[in-house]
Amino acid sequence: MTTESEEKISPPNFIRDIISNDISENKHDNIITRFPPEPNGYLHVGHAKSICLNFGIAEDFKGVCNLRFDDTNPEKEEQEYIDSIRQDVEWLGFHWETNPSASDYFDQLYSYATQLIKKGLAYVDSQNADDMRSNRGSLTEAGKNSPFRDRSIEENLQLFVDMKNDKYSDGEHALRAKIDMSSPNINMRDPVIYRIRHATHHNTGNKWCIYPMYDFTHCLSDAIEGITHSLCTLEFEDHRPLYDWFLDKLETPCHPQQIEFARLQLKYTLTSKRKLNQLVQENIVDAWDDPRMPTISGMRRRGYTAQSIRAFSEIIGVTKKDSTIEMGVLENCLREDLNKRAIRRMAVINPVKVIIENYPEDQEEMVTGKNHPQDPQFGTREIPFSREIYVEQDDFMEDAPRKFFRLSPGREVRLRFAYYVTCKEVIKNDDGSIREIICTYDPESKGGKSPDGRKVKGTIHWVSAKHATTASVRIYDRLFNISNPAKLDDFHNALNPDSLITLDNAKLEPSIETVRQPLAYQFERLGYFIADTHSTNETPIFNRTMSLRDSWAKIEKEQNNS
RNA sequence: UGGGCCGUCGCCAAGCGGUAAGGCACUGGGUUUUGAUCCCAGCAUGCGUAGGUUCGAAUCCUGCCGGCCCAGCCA
Repeated sequence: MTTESEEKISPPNFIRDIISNDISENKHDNIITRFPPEPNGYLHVGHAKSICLNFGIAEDFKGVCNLRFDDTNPEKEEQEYIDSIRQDVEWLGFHWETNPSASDYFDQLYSYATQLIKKGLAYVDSQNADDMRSNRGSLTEAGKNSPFRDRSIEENLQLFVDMKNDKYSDGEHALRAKIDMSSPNINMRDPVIYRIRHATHHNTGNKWCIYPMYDFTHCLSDAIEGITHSLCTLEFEDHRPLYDWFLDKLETPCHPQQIEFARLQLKYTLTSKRKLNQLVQENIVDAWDDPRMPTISGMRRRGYTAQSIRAFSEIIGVTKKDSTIEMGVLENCLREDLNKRAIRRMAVINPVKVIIENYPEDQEEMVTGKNHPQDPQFGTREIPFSREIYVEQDDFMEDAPRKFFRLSPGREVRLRFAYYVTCKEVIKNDDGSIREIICTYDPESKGGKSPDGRKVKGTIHWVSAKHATTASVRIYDRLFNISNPAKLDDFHNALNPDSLITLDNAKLEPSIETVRQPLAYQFERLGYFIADTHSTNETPIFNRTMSLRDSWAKIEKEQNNS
């Protein structure tokens, strides 16, 4: 078992360096960060990186991190997403003291907008969206001022009140910041800060028909909460001048510092809420928590541990460089964690029957198995053994190469924790498939060693046929066949048809619990498994979380290639 | 060809003017009743590139090359 009590300080990165400097210069009394998801989808691994960064910094610098819902777009946001986000952050092991929503600040935001108008720094534009777009210019051409740009403060104030008081329909007017239509930074070309949208908001209901935009809302929400460091991804770098502009022009409690870092990209996976949503909507996956999904809920259901995801987030680092992490890094973090905590059991997922002809028909006995090969704290268990057992189809080969250390006619192998058996004969069905394998066992070899000390190279796992539990096992693989599916406009052709393989006749050692356990299993020689959340005693379902490293597979591949 | 940002081993990533950490992957070897785990060893005369400054440059300066982001009343 592992202890998680040791306080681990995360490795340094450029953001932590900035914060450390700020602290040594006494810029802040204490550090406050925030994780600000929009509740318009489920959280994914990319969010995990941000969560670990923001909450991790708060923990290490003895500050706090707010979980704030950035909910200014009522048409996309739902309570379901709010619930899932809270659950995911908690599951990852982080705690928030405050869990505000940007929508909690709508009154204050409205008042800030009014202040901007009064300072002559915002105006109501009555151009339609198309005109606004064409007047914005292009990357290389300056924009043109709106014909409504010079309305009087009084007129703007009245129009804005009327917008709020439901006098207009969607799109008829918009409030814009008056900055500079010829700015080389397009975000500064009089950005819209309030738009009219007659929609019911999950939090404020029908109180508002105007909603503030992200750029206006985010910096002010940060200031209201006294955020010291506002960490976001690279694409917001161009927005920082705007972030600072609002805070400079308005009288706010403080001026947080926005710092941008590169978002996580993982090979062979999608981290876009829009596209993940598409996978769900088109039933390409079962749900947001389908074990193939890179969502936190999907990974949790698959059997990932929170600790492995946190370790991963830490090991990949935080920089401003666009990068794509190989899956192997995530897998390594998972295996490393699961190896320490998984309880060992035996299960056969592609069974073939073995009959031990010299073992008495009516006899059965118990053999003792370690629950963890290295950690004695896991204890041992008794495993029933009898004349008929199941072994893995892959562990038998009729014409086996010399290096195949498993069952083959004339060869002797060890049944893990039980006896040495020697393959005598193969009985086939009419179609040539193997019906059963006949073996003999050495009664002297109980426990897996013989008095004469002879070497048996191979050890295979097994399950007593009459004592086995039958279960369905799901083997997962990457959802996409190409390493960068995010680049594709249409990802359908890149879907991996074998991302889910279901094996319905798996045989489990009887001591395996078939309802979801807090502790993961390692099915020896096969991988890490966990009961699915839908598994029951009547219909047991196991997800393979991750395979074990398999150096035999490599050898086999090389032989086939030569 | 406007603006912003980034380029250190296959993939990440330290390094902050004194002579290239670490992880993953890979390769070789050892232990092993999981071909797992574990252990040991190897893996950048070079930091996009060309110049310059300096006794000394991945680190400072200049040019060039390559990549990413921005023209939602989305976030």
